[in-house]
Amino acid sequence: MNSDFNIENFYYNFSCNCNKVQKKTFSKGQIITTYIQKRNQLCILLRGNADLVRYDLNGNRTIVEHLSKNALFGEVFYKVTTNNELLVEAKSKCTVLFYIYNQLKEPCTHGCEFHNTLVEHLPELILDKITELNTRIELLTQRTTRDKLLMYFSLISTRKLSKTFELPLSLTDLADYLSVDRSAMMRELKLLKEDKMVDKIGNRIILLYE
Amino acid sequence: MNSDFNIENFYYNFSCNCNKVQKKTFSKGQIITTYIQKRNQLCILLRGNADLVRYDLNGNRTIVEHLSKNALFGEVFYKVTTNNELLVEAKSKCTVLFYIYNQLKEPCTHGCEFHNTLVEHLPELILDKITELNTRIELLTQRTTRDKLLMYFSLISTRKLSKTFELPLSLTDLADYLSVDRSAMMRELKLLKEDKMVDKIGNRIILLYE
DNA sequence: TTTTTTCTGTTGCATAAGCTACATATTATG
DNA sequence: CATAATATGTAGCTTATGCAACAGAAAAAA
Repeated sequence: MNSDFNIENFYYNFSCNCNKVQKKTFSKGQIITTYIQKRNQLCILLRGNADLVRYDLNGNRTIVEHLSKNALFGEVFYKVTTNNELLVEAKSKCTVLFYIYNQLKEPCTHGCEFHNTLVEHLPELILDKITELNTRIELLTQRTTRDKLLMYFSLISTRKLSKTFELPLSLTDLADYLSVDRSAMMRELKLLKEDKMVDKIGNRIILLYE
Repeated sequence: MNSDFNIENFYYNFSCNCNKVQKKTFSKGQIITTYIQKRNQLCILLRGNADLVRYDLNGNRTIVEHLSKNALFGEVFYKVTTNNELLVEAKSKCTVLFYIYNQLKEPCTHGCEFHNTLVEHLPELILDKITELNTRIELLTQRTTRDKLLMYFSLISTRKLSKTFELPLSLTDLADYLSVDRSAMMRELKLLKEDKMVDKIGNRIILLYE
């Protein structure tokens, strides 16, 4: 992480009487937002988990990003160029702040501490986003399903500081995230178990290699 | 593009007596930079073409990004997390500016117009970068070689405003960019020709569909 | 120019991965 | 609690893709 700025902490400790932000709550399964051209939304996930999902013309579903607490999303980060549908779906109860980027980047006339602090930290936050995207690209350029799985596990393992962890995504969603067929992924998981590379109890993964 | 800020124009028209920047020239085939941890370089390609290339432990070569005039690169945009090698290779004669991000983001004490203008436009430039990365992810999440090729062609076609265009990468490099085997890609190109989807004369592509 | 190197184009073979289908387990919901 | 809905786990079959190998074309270097 470039940034040590914890959005959620700031939000609850700093005043915000800003008229440029909307705060909404969503329950599991609801659509938080649909990406549309021209609008330039910047959203902050204060609480919960959500997925940025793309549906293409062939009916394939791809989880473009898995968003957790403090994640930023919205059209600022993803210009709609193709005619694919881009949705953000709540995976649990979510609290979200909505800004329009052009309004956000101007200093707040209401002396809103949160708004101004956010703008100040925006470059770091955006650079963090870039790092995530590059990690995602590294994952997707893995040539085989096995390599994708191993790299994904390794990332989570590093993040959790443990060789044992619960998957943050369902296996179905993981397949959509790695952009592979689910049943083929399940088969590869079984082979990884047979090869004593990983162990797997339900959605709990144990890495067995060094 | 978010930004209408043309870096190269600004560089040649504005004063820059900055001690925080290095300008270097490279000839084809030379290594412009190697990504290393901790340093936080931000580089600008003023002239030429270059590739950001990753070599993984299996010996696979991946073109992470194809950089052309006015492109930004460097560790700011790609934190070195895995132990893969990341290099930027000049594909033609290149002129490059090198900054260290932490120095760049402070206002210039030398009253350097270019430096200060650059900082001012940095958010837009970084957002452009994000858009590119998302496009790359969209490309890599295409499930088949055929879909990757068609999407890539469609992107170039849109950029060039023409259904006919010369590939900006060699076919060998294109395979590394799409993260597929070269011979398999060649085979798929032949099938696309047979299906009258595209025509191909050497490295010139003609899209035949609507 | 000649020589060397790199790139393009093609093939046969082996295998990874997609697709379909279904049974069971787990999790939501009335 | 019962029932519906969704997720996990597995198998057979088919196809796409990777790999190895090589010939000819094009580009770079001597």
